[in-house]
Amino acid sequence: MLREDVTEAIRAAVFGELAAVGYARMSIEGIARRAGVGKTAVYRRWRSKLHLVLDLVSAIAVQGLPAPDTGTLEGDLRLLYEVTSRALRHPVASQVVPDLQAEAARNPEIAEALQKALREGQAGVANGIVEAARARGEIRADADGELALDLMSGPLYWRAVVIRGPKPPKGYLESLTRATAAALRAL
Amino acid sequence: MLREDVTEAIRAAVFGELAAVGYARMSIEGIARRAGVGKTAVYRRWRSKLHLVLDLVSAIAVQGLPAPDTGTLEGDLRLLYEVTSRALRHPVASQVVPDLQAEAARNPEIAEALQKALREGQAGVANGIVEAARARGEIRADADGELALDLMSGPLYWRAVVIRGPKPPKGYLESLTRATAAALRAL
DNA sequence: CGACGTCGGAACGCAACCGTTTCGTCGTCA
DNA sequence: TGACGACGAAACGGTTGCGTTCCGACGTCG
Repeated sequence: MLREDVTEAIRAAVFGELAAVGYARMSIEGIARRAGVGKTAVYRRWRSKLHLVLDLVSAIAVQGLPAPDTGTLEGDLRLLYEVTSRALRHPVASQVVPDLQAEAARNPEIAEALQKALREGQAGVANGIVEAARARGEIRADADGELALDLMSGPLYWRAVVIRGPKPPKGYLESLTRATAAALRAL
Repeated sequence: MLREDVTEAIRAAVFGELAAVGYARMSIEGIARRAGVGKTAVYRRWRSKLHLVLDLVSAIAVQGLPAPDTGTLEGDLRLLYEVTSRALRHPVASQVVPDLQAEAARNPEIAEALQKALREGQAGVANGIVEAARARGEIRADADGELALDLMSGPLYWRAVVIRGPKPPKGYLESLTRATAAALRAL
């Protein structure tokens, strides 16, 4: 029986390595070293670096985010932004996400796992918000759903990951919420 | 005197390698191999992989984008989206950008070069559009400039790079323009 | 024409990982 | 208590890239 504490140590080490050096530079030896285990312990559980990372990404995807349901478009958006802003600004996320994101451009399996995680996470929640708003008549029934998702997710991701801005200042999320709601209503 | 054709072959090879395997996995040997030159030719020009890439990024940054000035916010936005959509969807860009973007999270020098390129490119143009709209009274004088930039740049980047959507369908850019303009006016 | 410098190519010793194997230790379960 | 299996550690041969050095060929400039 594989020891669970060892498995957990390896998982944690993978996140650490992923954040520190990225997927490309990450080595099994490095993971084992950081986890304080032998290489054998790693290979006994996963066949390769790719399987390891795919496993982790899938595991995260399963968790899912809580779906906001405040009864208004603005309220839902605000809640969504609160959660994603916090999540994206977590140091591990802000290092690991763009790295896997870049890797996905070359590795179809990573791309698929990432897409799935996205679909069941951020995109899934955002879609729920759009559907609810549509049902309430807050946005047009024939509004482009994909474009709506881009409008909702893009700006925050851009700021957090691309611009790598420090903190979202006081009224930022409020203004973003207001602006995005206006954009969605204009569809 | 260093031969310019050799220099150019190396530059092209770097882009190729960057797109094919990414910055982390890219090696001087691989670059020389792809360029059909000796390693010596590379080392004679640049001290390291980092210097090479920084040089290329800076060179691109200098080019700059044409600043739209159509007289209306919607017109400027539409033009901006047309250009960036095409640029982002170029295979080289869509592979190289997220890769350097991820690398920047670990390497301050790359981060700085990238920020500079961004500031003088996309962000600079976007800022010009905002200023013009402000002067015309199309958006509030006290609107948050940074947020405006996020609203303008985020959605397209999200779709092109994160979602990696195929092509922007017929009316996408039009709708995006309309929605973004509404968002900016709601600031 | 001769000197110089770049060229591609090959080799240097060194380091890091690869994935596998072997070892002796330790905990657990029957 | 004895068998089993996972454990960490170390070593295996092989691959890749590092940055440097030497080579002979070629071109250009003075």
